[in-house]
Amino acid sequence: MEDTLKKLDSAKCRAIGRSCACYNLRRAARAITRLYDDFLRPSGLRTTQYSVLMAAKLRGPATLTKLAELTVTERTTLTRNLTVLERKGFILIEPGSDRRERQVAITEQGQNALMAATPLWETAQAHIEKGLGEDRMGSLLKDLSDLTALALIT
Amino acid sequence: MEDTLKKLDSAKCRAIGRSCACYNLRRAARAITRLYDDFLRPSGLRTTQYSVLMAAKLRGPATLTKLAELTVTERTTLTRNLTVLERKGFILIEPGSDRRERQVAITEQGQNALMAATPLWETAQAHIEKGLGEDRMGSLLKDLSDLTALALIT
DNA sequence: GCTGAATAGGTGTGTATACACCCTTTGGAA
DNA sequence: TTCCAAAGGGTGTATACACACCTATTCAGC
Repeated sequence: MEDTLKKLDSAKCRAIGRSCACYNLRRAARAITRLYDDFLRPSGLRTTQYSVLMAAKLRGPATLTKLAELTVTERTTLTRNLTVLERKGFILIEPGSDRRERQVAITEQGQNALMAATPLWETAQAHIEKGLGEDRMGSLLKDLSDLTALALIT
Repeated sequence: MEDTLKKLDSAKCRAIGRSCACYNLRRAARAITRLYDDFLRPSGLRTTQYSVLMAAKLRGPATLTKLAELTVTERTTLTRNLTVLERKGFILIEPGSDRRERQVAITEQGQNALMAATPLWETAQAHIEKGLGEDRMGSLLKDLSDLTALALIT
């Protein structure tokens, strides 16, 4: 009838911290991002930029909204991320035939940047794969994929 | 001797996209964060703020650097995150006996905000746990924890 | 006591993220 | 044909994140 009703007890708080999918995901993302960014630093690309460039290359010239959907990024976030890459000359954004659309395409310079960064990416990736082991890495990737899909259908 | 040496081929790019620990982690984090933030919205707290408050409660009055280490957050990032919570009256930052230090403590108001948000957090968490299943959720949390540790010792 | 390294923390800058709200273009229905 | 809803996209604002660089305090060694 007193404090227990007015505050969360410590045991419950610890349980929340240990089990929260969002907190533990974000914490891991911070740590891993720092690692990958660290390895990628000589290339001048950050992990996010590397990923966006890769998506632009693979999905070919594509509209902003399409690219945003494919990478599970807010459209307005992608707009701002693309600005950085456009300034560096790594992508080109042009109006489509539908004049509402903007087509995003990777440039020759962008391809070169990707090429130069990939050996660095491989070093970072190898570090993680070696540390976690191939099996766990595989199941982790599957879990992350399912988790992403799960969050989107809500 | 020609293009294959100057560009990454598509198969390789697809393989990189599928296997990159950082990209897949960040993508999942974006999706999950949106889900949790969505559920938490009525409380006025974002997931990050909920987590920081929880850490402040559990680790009691603690220095900035200590809290940053425990949550695997850049110290300067935590400084800015705390500013928001301080403005809302959810935490208190006071000089310690060592005059270089600043002690971070959760306030009564902060405790109440945590209490109010926790049922919302539980709904979000239940959604994920139900979708992924208890076993996979458990192994995922373990993987994320090991991954975080792995990235830090580099 | 004095001095310099180590520790605790803040600020400037730039990227990453997302929501609310806005404008333009398209396309279809009245 | 006119008009309006839907689709594509941008901007304002705020938080989240981290690196480079700075100041103040502490403390060990002299």
